[in-house]
Amino acid sequence: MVASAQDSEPVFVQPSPVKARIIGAALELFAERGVGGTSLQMIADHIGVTKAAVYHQFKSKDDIVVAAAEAELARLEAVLDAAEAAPTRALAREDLIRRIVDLAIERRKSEGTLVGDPVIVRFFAEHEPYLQVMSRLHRLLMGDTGGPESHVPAAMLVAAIGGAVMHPLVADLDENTMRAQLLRLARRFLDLPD
Amino acid sequence: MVASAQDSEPVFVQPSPVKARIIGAALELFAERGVGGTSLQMIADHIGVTKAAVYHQFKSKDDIVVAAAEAELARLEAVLDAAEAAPTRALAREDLIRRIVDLAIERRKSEGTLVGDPVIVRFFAEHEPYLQVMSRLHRLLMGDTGGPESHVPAAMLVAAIGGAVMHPLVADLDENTMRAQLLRLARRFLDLPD
DNA sequence: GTCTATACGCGGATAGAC
DNA sequence: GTCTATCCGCGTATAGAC
Repeated sequence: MVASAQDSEPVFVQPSPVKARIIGAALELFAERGVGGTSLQMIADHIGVTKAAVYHQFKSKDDIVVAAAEAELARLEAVLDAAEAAPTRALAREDLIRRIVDLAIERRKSEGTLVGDPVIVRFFAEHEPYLQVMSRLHRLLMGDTGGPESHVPAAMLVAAIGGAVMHPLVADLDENTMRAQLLRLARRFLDLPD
Repeated sequence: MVASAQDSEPVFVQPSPVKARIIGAALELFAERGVGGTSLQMIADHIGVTKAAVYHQFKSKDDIVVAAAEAELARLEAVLDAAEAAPTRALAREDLIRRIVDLAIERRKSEGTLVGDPVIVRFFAEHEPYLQVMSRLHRLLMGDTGGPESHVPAAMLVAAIGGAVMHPLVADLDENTMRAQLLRLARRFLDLPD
């Protein structure tokens, strides 16, 4: 996880990998115990540094929350970028669904509950970049939108995929079955051929 | 909201309405700021009593969390009870969907984010009564289950309804349009006639 | 960049008067 | 049942040495 620093020349070392490790620990702990239930001490302990070292990278806990949320958003953005590179809209949509399902499954064991935390929900609700990413996502999923009610199907589909993977009753379903089911039902919801 | 106490005889007064008010405040505040971000002081202030008065009703914060979660669960159980009273399974399912949509819309402005809080999610994941209610719900929605993967569609549908109402992009959609869209899409997901 | 040490308030929780 | 008063630990945040 940490880049080796054995090169003889100190050229362009990754800028502050500590910051990334803090964010990683925050994502994990926020998802486990909630934002409000996670202290800076826990984050510091998790990566083996002191609180003060954390404060050297972020000037407040709020800053860490924002950084963690934006890191999570960045993953979704990357998924969108990749899907939009497809040659046709139909293929882009197909690709997008597959990538969203993969992302949800990847998050299942670790950061799955993060996006449900009331603190994160409220942050995103007023975060312009998030709203823009969601708009792009919805447009790509559903086609050019009509009224505001055209957002409902996309909102449902995204919530369905993200929520289903976390459900206790399917907690012990293996990854591949889960992925297959999610894909099948997502396509059915969108009236796509399987 | 509070029952009038003007009857001449003090017969069977509601047992400890204070407890109910505490739970109500907790539900509201937990959804707003998260479980970890809500203090007993906030809860006490919210209903105009002192912390000590709260401690007289619940011996710890954990107790309040459990009571709040179970209150939320009870609403879902009531919905299930009502739906199961329908004469046929098809009618019961139809009724259940309508009631779940109504419940989600009712929660939209207040307790909507509560069930996403990592603390609540983890509590429910190991709470037998919750798992049993979810099993009943899934059976009623999807018919008698086969393997564990048969839970996926129900998990998706429930997550879709509960999650979509909270989505920022549909936040200003009026209640009736929202309800109509959710119902239409839920039925489509289940291959029911609209 | 990371450490030790510390300030200061608020958190949960309890005791005991009324 | 509700209050005031209080305990104690942990929370965020900062200062300053290395």
